[in-house]
Amino acid sequence: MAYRQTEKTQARRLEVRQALLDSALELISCEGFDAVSIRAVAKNANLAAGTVYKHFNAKTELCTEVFRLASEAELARVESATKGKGTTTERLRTTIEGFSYRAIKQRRLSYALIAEPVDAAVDVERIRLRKGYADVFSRLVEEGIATKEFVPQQPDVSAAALVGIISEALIGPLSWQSDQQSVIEKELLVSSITEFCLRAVGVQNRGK
Amino acid sequence: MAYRQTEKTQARRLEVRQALLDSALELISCEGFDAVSIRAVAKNANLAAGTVYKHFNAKTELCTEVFRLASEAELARVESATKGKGTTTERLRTTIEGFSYRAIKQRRLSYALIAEPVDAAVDVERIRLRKGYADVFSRLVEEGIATKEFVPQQPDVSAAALVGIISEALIGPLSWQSDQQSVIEKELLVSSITEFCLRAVGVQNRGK
DNA sequence: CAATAAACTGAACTGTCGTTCATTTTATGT
DNA sequence: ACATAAAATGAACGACAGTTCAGTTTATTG
Repeated sequence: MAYRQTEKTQARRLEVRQALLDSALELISCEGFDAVSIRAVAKNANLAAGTVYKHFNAKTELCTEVFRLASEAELARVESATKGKGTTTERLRTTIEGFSYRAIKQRRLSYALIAEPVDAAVDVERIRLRKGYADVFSRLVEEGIATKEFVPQQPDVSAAALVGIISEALIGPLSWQSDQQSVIEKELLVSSITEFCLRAVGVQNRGK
Repeated sequence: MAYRQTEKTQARRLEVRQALLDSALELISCEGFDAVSIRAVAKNANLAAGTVYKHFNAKTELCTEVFRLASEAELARVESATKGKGTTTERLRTTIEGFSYRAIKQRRLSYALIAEPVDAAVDVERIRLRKGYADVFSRLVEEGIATKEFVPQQPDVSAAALVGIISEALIGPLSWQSDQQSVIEKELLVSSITEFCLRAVGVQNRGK
């Protein structure tokens, strides 16, 4: 008998796979999906191009998985923010602020997840993500309407609009002009956006 | 003496150039920038690939010019809408409605102009376009604040947010699920978005 | 119509990138 | 240490799109 797969080798295999995913995520976070070539991903993980295909059948599978992992993590953060304590208004505020701060912190990645086209398979995942964001906001808006904290409105339209506000004002190309803003400026930006959103859903009593 | 350039040939030359621009615009309007290959543009204009290079030095020049022409036209429409008659509130409403209806009517083109990545040169033009939109809205918001029709706010942030709302709710991938909506549904969508925007800038008296 | 220059053509060239696979390296069991 | 299978390598392949250019067609002048 000779070399067989063992626990150790299986673990190592998973490590390599993870290294490839990490490598791709790093490229996306710095330079976007355009920078994700098989050669670049492999090189960044200190591997050869061919090795990638021992772990993923095709580039699109690798991209889809990286996208899914990153977007599920972010969506989970947003979702958990909506389930905190306090009035609907307070939770909407907290959710938007958290979303905004994370978007600022990893602008390139946020842009890649929310807007940058890649291929058909990844686009399916992206729609899932945006739908996920929209659903989370939609539920919150519905709740606010029910408690009469917000004015009557179409929750799904408002939800899409809320995602749009954050996308454009924080992670869209428009916001790329001023890249290294001070903490104060960031706080002002986030609070301006938050207030804009709260007005938009028609929050009645503005105090905290 | 022999063949020389004349008025007629010059005119013909411009016609061919225009045909190439039209051809590219048609491709973008139907299938987006991905469909813009030199061969496709040439074929769609009943020309050979090589001919494109008699009129444009490189693909990027062609793309940039098509983008510029289309985006300037749309921006001009938005800008003129802001300069109509009526209160600032009325003009903001009209501008958003017009923008929205045009976006719905030519969804693919709107998406290509506002979001679809192409290359660095086109991205420069895109930022100009988005900046243009934002400036137009920013001026309107400033005006509304001055007349006390809108609540105090950061005009540039609000302007970016307004562009984001329309982008996401009307031309972003989220809105691609329901493609053939009825006229009634479109009107409801546009009016929901318009009301959302008016609330967002803090319009005081909501009547017309 | 003949001469000539502009306009046009499309096959070939080029570089890039996803993918494959024969070969080499590494890890495991006796 | 040796046999052997898994893992990794990286050169080579194929497809594709931008670009070039030698050859062909078309338009104009005299």
